[in-house]
Amino acid sequence: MVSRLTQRFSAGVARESKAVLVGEYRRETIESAARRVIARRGLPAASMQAIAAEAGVAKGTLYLYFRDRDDLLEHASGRIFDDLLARARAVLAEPRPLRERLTALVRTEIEFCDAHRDFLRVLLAMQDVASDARHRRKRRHYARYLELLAAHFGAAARSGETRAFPPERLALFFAEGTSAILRQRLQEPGRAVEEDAEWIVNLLLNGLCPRRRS
Amino acid sequence: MVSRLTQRFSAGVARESKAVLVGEYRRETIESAARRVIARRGLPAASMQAIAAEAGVAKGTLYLYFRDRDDLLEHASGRIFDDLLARARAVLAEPRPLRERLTALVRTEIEFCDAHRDFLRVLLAMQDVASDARHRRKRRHYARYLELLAAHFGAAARSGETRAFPPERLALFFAEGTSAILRQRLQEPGRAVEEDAEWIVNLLLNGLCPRRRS
Amino acid sequence: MVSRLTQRFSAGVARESKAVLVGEYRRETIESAARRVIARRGLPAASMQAIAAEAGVAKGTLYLYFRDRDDLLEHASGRIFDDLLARARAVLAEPRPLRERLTALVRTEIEFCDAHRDFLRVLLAMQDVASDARHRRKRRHYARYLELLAAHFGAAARSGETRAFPPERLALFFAEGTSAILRQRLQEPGRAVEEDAEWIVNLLLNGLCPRRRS
Amino acid sequence: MVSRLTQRFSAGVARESKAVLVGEYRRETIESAARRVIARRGLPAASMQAIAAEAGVAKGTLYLYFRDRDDLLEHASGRIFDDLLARARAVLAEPRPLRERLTALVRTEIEFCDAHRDFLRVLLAMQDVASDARHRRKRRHYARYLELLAAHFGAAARSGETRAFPPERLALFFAEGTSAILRQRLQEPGRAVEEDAEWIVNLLLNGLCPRRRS
DNA sequence: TATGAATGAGCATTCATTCAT
DNA sequence: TATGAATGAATGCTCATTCAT
Repeated sequence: MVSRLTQRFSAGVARESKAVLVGEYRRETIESAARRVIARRGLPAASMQAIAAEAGVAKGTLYLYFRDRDDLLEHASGRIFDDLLARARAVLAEPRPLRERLTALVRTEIEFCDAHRDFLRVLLAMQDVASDARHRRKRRHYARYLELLAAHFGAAARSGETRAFPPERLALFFAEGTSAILRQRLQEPGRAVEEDAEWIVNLLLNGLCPRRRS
Repeated sequence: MVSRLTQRFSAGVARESKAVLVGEYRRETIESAARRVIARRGLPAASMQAIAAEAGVAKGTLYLYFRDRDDLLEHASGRIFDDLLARARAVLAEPRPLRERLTALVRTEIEFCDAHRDFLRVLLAMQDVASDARHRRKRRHYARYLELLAAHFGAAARSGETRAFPPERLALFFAEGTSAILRQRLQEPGRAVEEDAEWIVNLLLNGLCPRRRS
Repeated sequence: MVSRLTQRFSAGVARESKAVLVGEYRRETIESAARRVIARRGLPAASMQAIAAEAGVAKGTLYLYFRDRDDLLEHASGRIFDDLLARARAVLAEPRPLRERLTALVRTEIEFCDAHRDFLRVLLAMQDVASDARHRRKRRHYARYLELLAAHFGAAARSGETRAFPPERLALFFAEGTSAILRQRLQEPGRAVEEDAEWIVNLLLNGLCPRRRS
Repeated sequence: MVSRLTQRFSAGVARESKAVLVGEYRRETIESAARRVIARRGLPAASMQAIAAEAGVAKGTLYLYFRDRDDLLEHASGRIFDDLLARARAVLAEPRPLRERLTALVRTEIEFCDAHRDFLRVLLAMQDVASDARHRRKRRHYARYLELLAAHFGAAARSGETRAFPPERLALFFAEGTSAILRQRLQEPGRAVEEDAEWIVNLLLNGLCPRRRS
C-alpha cells in the first residue's frame, strides 16, 4: 500500500513538475516567438495570429499561458529585461573605480543589446504605448533599472567619487542617452563595442570641456 | 462707382481671407486635439474617431483638412516641431560662449515643452521605429533637429571650444538625455526651469568627476 | 399707371420665364455633366462631388435642381432616352415594308448610340441597380420603348406581315439582343453601321436556316 | 495495437474530411446568401454586412472563407456558372440536329434558371461593365459561355446547317435575347418551359417572315 | 491541454445630404 | 439662388478574444 501510495505520489509530483516544466517551456517558446515577431514587423503588426504562427501553436493556446495580448507582450520584454538588470547589478557591485564600473556597464549593455537586437526593438516598440494609462505596468522593468542607476550615482556622489547631481535625473539622462546610442547601433552593425563604451563614459565623467591643466 | 467696386473687392478679399482664417483655425484645432489624444493614449490608440471627438467635430471633417491619418499625425507633430527647430537655431546662432548657448538651448527646450506638454508626448510617440517604410517620413523632423545639434558640436570641437567626440552620436546622446528629463518634468509640474538647465549643461561640459585642481 | 403695371407685369413674366430658362439650362448642364462622369468613371464612381465639379457648380446646387442622387441620375438618362424613343416612333410610323422599318430602326439605334457613346454606358450602368426595388422607376423609360416595339410586332403579326410570336417577349428578345450588339460596338469603334443593321434584321426576319427553295 | 492505430488514423481522416465538408458547407451557405442579396438588392448594395446577415454569420466569418468582397462575389456567381456551362457543353455535344440541340440548350437554361432564380439576377448584376480593370475577372465566366456558343454557331454555318452570320455577334445576340426572356420569367412564375424554348428556337431558325412556299 | 472557427467591436475612409451663410 | 463646410451613417476589412470540440 505504502509503496503504491508513494509511487502515486511520486508519479504525481513528477508529472506535476514535468507539467510545470513543459508549461515553462511553452511560455518561453511563445515569448521568444513574440520577440522575433515584434523585432521583424513592429509592435502594431505583432498580432496574436502572427505570434501563434511563429511559435507553432494555435491562437487559442496563447491565452492558456497569458491573460491577453498585453500580458504576453509585457512578459516577452520583461523576462529578458530581468536578465539585463541582473547583469547590470553584478557589474556595478564590483569593487573597482567608478570609471571602470561605468565602462563595464555600458559595455555590458552594448553587448547585451547587440546579442539581443530583437529585444532592443521590443523595448523601443514598447515606448509607443508607454504613456497610455492602461499600460503603465509596462514601465516597471525600466523603472527598476533606473532605480539601480540612481542609487549607484547617489552613492558615488556621497562617497566623493563624483560631484553631486540629482541622482534620479542623472540616471535617466544617462540611461536614455545611452539607449539612444544603442538604438543607433542597430542601423550600423559591426561597429566596435569599445569605441562607443569609451566615449560615453569619457563624456560622462569629464565632460566636453578640455581640462584646464592636468 | 469706385467706392462700390472697392467695397465689393474689399468684401471679397475679406470674406476669402476670413474663410482661410477659419480653415487655419480648424486645422489648428484638429492638430491640437490630435496632440492631446496622442499624449493621453499613445500613438496607436489615437484613432480618427478619438481625435474627432476630442476636437468636437465629426469624423468626416478630419478628412476635409488632412489627406489621411498619416497626414494628420505628421502635421500634428510637424508644425510645432518646426517652431522648436527655429528657436533652437536662433539660440545656437548667437555669438556667446558655448556654455551659455547650450544653457539657453536647454532652457528654450524646457520652456517650450512646459508650454506644450502634449507635444512632448507626441514627440515620444513619434520615435516609433517601425521598420515600416510608410512612416519613415515621421522621423524627418527629429532628424533635422539632430543635424542642427551635430553640426554645432562638430564646429565647437573644430574651433577648440570642446574636446572631440563623434558629433552625430554626441548630438543623439544629448538630445535623448535631455528629452528624457523633459519628459520627467511632465510628472512633476512647477519645477524651476533654471535648475534643470544648469545641471544638464554643467554635466555635459564638465562631467561627473570633480576637477582635480582649479 | 397702366403702363407701369404692364411694365412690371411684363418684366415679371420676362424675369420669370428667363428664370425658368436659366433653370432649364442649369438642369441640362448638370444632367450632361452627370452623363459624362458616368461614361468616364462608371456609375458607382459618379459621386455628387464629381458631377458638381464636372458641371462647374457647387455640390449643394445639385440639390436645388434634383431631389437626390437617384433623381439626378434618372433624369440624366431619361431625357436622352426620350429622344431615342421619339426617333424610334417616327421610324416605325413610316409607311414602308417591315424589313425596311426594322432596318431603319436598328440603324437609328446604332447611329444614336454611336453618337452618344456616353449614353450607352449610362444605360448599361443603370442596369446595375435595375433589380433593386427602390429603383424600379428607372425602368420606366425602357419599358415605354419595349411597349412601342411590342405594339409594332403585334400589329405586324395581325396584318399577316409576320408569323405570330408573343409580342412582348419578342420585343424584349429583339431589344436586348440588339442592345448587346450596340454595347459590343463600344469596344470596337469605327465599325460600319450598315453591316450590323443588316444581319440583325436578316436574322430576325429569315432566321438561321437556309431557305429551302426561293 | 493495429486496431488502435487504424482507429486513430480513421478518426483523423474522418475528422479532417468532416472539417473540409463543414468548410465547404459554409462556403456554399455564404455564396448562396450572397446570391440572394445580390438578387434582392443589386450588386452595389450587396455589402459584406448584408451578406453576413443573410447567411446568419458574423461579418468577420466571411473573410475566413473568401479573400475579400470581390473574391466572394466572383465565387458566388462563378461556381454556379461553371455548372451551367458544363450542362450547356453537354447538350450541344449531342449528335442531334441543330434545332433539337438549340431547343435543348434553351430548355436547359430555362430549367436551370428557374431552379436558381437568384443566379439569373446575379448574372445580370455581373454584366457590370465598369471599365474598372479590377473587375475584368468577373466577365470571364460569361465570356466562356459566349465562346462556346460562337464556336457552335460557327461550326453550324461551316457545315451548311445554317446560313453564315458573324458568329461572336450572333452568339451575343442570342445569349442576351434569351437571357432577357429568362429574366422576364422571374416576374411570372409557373410559366411552362416548353413554350418559351420553342418560340425562341423557332424564331432563331426560321425568322419572323412566313415561309413563302414550303 | 490544445485547437481554430467564429465573433463583433473597432478601424480608416467615403460620400450623399443638410444648412448657415 | 448658390455655396461648400460639416455631418454621420455606411463600407470593406482586421484582429483580440472566446468557446465548442
